[in-house]
Parts: sequence; structure tokens; C-alpha cells
Amino acid sequence: MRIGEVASAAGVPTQTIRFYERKGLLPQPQRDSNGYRAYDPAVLSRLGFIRSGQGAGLTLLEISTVLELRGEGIAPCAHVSVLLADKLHDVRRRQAELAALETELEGLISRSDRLDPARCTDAEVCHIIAPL
Amino acid sequence: MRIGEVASAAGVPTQTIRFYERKGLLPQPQRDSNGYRAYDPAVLSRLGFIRSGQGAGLTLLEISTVLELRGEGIAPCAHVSVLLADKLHDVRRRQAELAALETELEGLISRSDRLDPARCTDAEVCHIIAPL
DNA sequence: CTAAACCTTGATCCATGGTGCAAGGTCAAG
DNA sequence: CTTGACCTTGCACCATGGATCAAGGTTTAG
Repeated sequence: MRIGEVASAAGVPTQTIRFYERKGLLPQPQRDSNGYRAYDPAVLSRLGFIRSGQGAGLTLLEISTVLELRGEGIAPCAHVSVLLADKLHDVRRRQAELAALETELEGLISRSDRLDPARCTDAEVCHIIAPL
Repeated sequence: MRIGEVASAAGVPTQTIRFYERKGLLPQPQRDSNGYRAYDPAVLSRLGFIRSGQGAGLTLLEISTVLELRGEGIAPCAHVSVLLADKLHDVRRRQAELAALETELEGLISRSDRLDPARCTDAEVCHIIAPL
């Protein structure tokens, strides 16, 4: 398969495929006599794995560590479990941050309903935004 | 006040102050005869406002639109209310996304406990990560 | 034969919020 | 006079995940 076929089959731009190759997420493919990349269809499942990993919130860098283990013939499952657990932890932390921000915003908005715009002074720029 | 005094009073690096100036968040200050920036202490409340805005999750660009209105002599309160409402909406959307990701990760992790690493094939890279 | 569609490499750019460095000017104390 | 602390400008860099462009080679259809 040439890069264009792989791209349309996987639903990603060709540039993305080259980008993944540069980042080590895809192996260097065979080349035709004219220098064109000649892919084994197996690259499609690799691309699917990358997409699944992204869907699980992993960064391309994290995904590449998984692929690297696999490339060394090591089953990456233990590593993946750690990555997922870390990611879950991270997601929960961000959720807590967003919940706090939500509370902050709700407070500011409810206060803005009670404040008089005419009494907003130049020095404070806007009295809605200020420490609660 | 010179830039270093402003920086230490506000608790930000001098580079950040110049950066804000470039971005239009701070006005071009007066200059001493030697070219040094000479600040009015009012810049401190401006910096405080920027920090409050960031605390409310506004981007520097959004904060600069508020400051611009103020610079034109317009009370920015109505604009700020819109920004905050949009931001709250945004926060809730991201919370929903994170909640979905959390569910996904929990599903993958609970599955990983049941899967046998030895049966993870090369083609799928790691069978933990796959569409649920 | 020619034009479109495909391929190659390498480089640059996007937003976000700064951070760091280089090369030089200024100023006060010792 | 020299040292050190401060200031100036401008440019490059960090992560993230690509997008886009330039300049050229190849292949296929009409």
C-alpha cells in the first residue's frame, strides 16, 4: 500500500502518517524503487492502536513507549496498566480542578447579577472579577 | 517604580511584565532618561486584575479584550458577564468529557485485570487498549 | 504531450503562557 | 576602576499534535 491508500483507509492525512513515523510511532516502511513508502496492511492495525490509545487519553509519547516495548518483543500490558492508572489519577485531579473553577465561576456570575456596572471603577478594571 | 520593583511587588518575573506589555495587557509605561521603564504603582492593580482573570480561567487574550474596553472608557461588566458565562459553559463541557474519559479508563483498567498478558498478540500491540 | 494527482524532503507555523539567553547599556558602592 | 546589580532589545525555546508550504520527482489518464 502506498501512503495515500493507508491514509484514506485509516482516515488520517498523509502528513500525519509521516509525522508518526518521525515520532517513532510507525516503523520505517519498505520503499519502492521510486522511493515511495510501501506499507504492509498491518500498519492499519497499528494506526488503530494509536487512535485507541489517544481515545484513552494517552499522549503520542506515552503510546510510543508502549510500541517500543512491543518492538522489543516485550508484552507491554503491565506498562499499559500503569499508564492507564496514572491517567485515571490525572483525570480525577483535573476533574477536581474544573469543579473548583466551576464553583468560582458560579460565584462570580451570581455576584455580577448583584453589582452595578455604573459603580465599576477604572482602577479595578471590572469589579466582577476580583477575589471572592 | 522600575520594572524590578513592580516584579517583586507583584510576584512575577520581569520577563512576564514585558511579555504582558507586548501582548497589550499592560500599557506602554513612561521611560526614564536612560530608557528604563518607569511605572505608576497603578500597574500593580492591573497585574492583580490579570491574575484574577486567570484565576477565573480566562485566557490572556480574553483578559486583554476586557482591558481594551476599559481603555476606551467603557465599563466592561457586560462583556465580562458574557465571558464568564461562556467559560462556565466550557468548563461544564470539559467536565463531561473528563467524566466520559474516566468511565473509559475504569472500563479498560477493570478489563486489564481479567486479561492474560501472555495472550496479547503482536498485531494488536496490547489487548488492554482496544474499543470497549 | 500534458495536466492532474500523487509522492519525496525539509522547514516553518499554529495556540498557550511564558522562560531563557546573548549582547550590551547604566548606575551606585567600595 | 571595578564589580555587581539592574536595565535594554530581540530572538529562540518548551510541550502538544499536528497543519501547511515550498520545490521538486513520478505516475497515470486523456
